[in-house]
Amino acid sequence: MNCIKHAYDNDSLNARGRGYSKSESFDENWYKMSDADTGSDDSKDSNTVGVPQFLVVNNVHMLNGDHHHVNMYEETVDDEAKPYIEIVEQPQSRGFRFRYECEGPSHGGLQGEKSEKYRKTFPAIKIRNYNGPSRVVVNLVTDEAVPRPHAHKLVGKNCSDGVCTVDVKTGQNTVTFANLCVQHVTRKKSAEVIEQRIIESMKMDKMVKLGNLNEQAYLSEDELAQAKQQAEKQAKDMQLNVVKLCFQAYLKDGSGLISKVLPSVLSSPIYDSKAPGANVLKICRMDKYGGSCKGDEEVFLLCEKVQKDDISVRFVEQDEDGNVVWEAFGNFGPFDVHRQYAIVFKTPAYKDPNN
Amino acid sequence: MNCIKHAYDNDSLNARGRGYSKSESFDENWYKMSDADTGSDDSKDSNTVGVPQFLVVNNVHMLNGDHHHVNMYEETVDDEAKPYIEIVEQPQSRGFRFRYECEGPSHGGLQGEKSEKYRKTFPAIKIRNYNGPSRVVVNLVTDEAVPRPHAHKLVGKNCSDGVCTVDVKTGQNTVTFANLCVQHVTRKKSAEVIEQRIIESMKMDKMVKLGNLNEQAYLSEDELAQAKQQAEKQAKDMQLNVVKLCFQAYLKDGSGLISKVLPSVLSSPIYDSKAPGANVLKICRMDKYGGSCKGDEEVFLLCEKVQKDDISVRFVEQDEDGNVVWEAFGNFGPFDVHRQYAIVFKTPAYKDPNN
DNA sequence: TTATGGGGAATCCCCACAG
DNA sequence: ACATGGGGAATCCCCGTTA
Repeated sequence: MNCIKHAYDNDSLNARGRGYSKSESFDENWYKMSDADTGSDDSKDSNTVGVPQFLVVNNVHMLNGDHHHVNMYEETVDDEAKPYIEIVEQPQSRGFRFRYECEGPSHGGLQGEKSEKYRKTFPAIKIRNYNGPSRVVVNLVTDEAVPRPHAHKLVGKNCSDGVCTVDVKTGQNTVTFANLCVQHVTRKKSAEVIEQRIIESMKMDKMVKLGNLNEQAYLSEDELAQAKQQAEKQAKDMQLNVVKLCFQAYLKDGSGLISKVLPSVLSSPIYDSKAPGANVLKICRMDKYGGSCKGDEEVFLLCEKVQKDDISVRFVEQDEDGNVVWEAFGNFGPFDVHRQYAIVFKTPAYKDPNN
Repeated sequence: MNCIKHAYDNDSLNARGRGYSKSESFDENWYKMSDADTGSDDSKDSNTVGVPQFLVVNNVHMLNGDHHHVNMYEETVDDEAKPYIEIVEQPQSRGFRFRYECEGPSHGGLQGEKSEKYRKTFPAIKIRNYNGPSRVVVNLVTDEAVPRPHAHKLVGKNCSDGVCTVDVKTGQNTVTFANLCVQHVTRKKSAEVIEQRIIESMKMDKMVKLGNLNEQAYLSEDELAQAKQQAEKQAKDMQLNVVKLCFQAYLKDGSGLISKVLPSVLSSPIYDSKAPGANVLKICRMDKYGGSCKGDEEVFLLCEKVQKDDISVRFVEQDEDGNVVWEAFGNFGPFDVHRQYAIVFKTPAYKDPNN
């Protein structure tokens, strides 16, 4: 006798070829700025994954208003427990939508990965082994082996110029980022944004070389042209559908001046939920939820937007411990994916078609 | 016993609330230009539907290069068979896609309503009761009781500046418009386009008033501002998803100069196939094609893009002569329309549930 | 290679509902 | 009236096919 042997559930719908990256953090050594690197190299050599030069330079720039000189070259050989940034809550990886500037503000902020409908959480970091005042800066970087500044902007609470800056008081050891939003810069405008960032970093680089961060540096026509060209190149193939948060912390000394820079820490990637393929996969409705163990039955499945060439329907059986004891895939081709919102497939046979 | 009683076919899927307009043509009297009307009035009084003033003025302007004076005021009381434009083939109403400028040229032209896959036809007109040379002009107008010039442009063969102009030789009594395309002007740019048209028509109006079509007229700041304001108003609620072709003909005398203007004739409306709701309704796939006469069976239907609030599924039975002997509607609500591409409905009972 | 057609991505707009 | 979330319209880009 045929019987309903396999149940279908939402988790059974899976996309092929998706890698869910885990969170990353950099080594805990003090960051040491290299004065030979303009941040414009294309080398993919990243045995020692480092913070991109651009980024730190930019941050120094932003802190410029403090009018004091940070000794970027300080070496610490201190082996004691060193301060470092820890991400205590990652941002949600999926389900958040990047909004365009034209969509206006206030469409809800980025939540934490543990967020629930009626118990919302938010991305948060903690500065370990340190209890004094600091300034925390968050900006967006690309999801690459060697991350670069991203064209998108952080907007929302405490944000300006695409960057989020929070001054942390003594004793406040956790920083929670409620209402952080990712503003989706259009592909067209992304070149401009990146160009600006490059120009600033090149200026800053000059200033660092001159050893004076308080005097404006100027770029030659040539350098400007180069910045533009480079920006256009970067903008052209920058992935606009994924960003990472880059957290940086500047520790303040007794007088409130910046004394140390902690190594940057990157969050796990955040995928734009509006982007094709980045959607949370979801089965909305099916015309049958059970059938013959022999398989080969046609099922109409209505789903959220999928990619006809990168989607499959997976049947799984798990034991009490959640181990997969059986799996098989629904049978269909790209042609059976209707307008990205429905799939017509044939059921696979159950492992024991007579059971 | 239950049996398959009603068949489903593509024609059974119908939208509510769609009016398919029939073709229209204006009265056959000679067109008489009113010199008091700038074409800018908003009156919806159209007992005698007339050609909008803008249009004709524009055409005169376009013909200006001929450097001769057309007597626009000629009255004919002639009762003999008068020349007139007849549309011998209407354009296809549905299934044609308006293309944006950015989409580049050559995506296929507007076809005739009788066009078939391997026997294509095109919109065509005939000038009746006349065999001499003429110039035929086609442009786009709105689908309103009082048509206005449309923001969209005609492009393709013989087109320039959004207008199609064909010189017709003696003896060629049919003009066929192969490769006419409608260029979709963006809502933003539509105001500019319309403003330009209004400015031209106002200039022309002045020139007409001055009785000299060969000398350029100038507008005051005030008039320009008024044109702009009016254009913005018109652009804001102009329907960009539908146009009509406006055919005009200028008969030439023995020396090749324009001697008479025939009354304009409008085609039936042409709906942009890419626009929501203007799609050809189509059932792509269903999970069952027959069922119980008692009805109340759930059917998953995959379709082309529909509007969840303006769609229904109709079951019909026709006799041999095509008369409807029974009809009923599938039962579903907007919530059952999945992302515009699928409908889950319950079948209605057949007229005789026991048969 | 262009002509023809079509799918869907990127951008933008606006609505419904909850607080 | 705003904060949040979401659907879909308007615009744009690009691909496979066929003539």
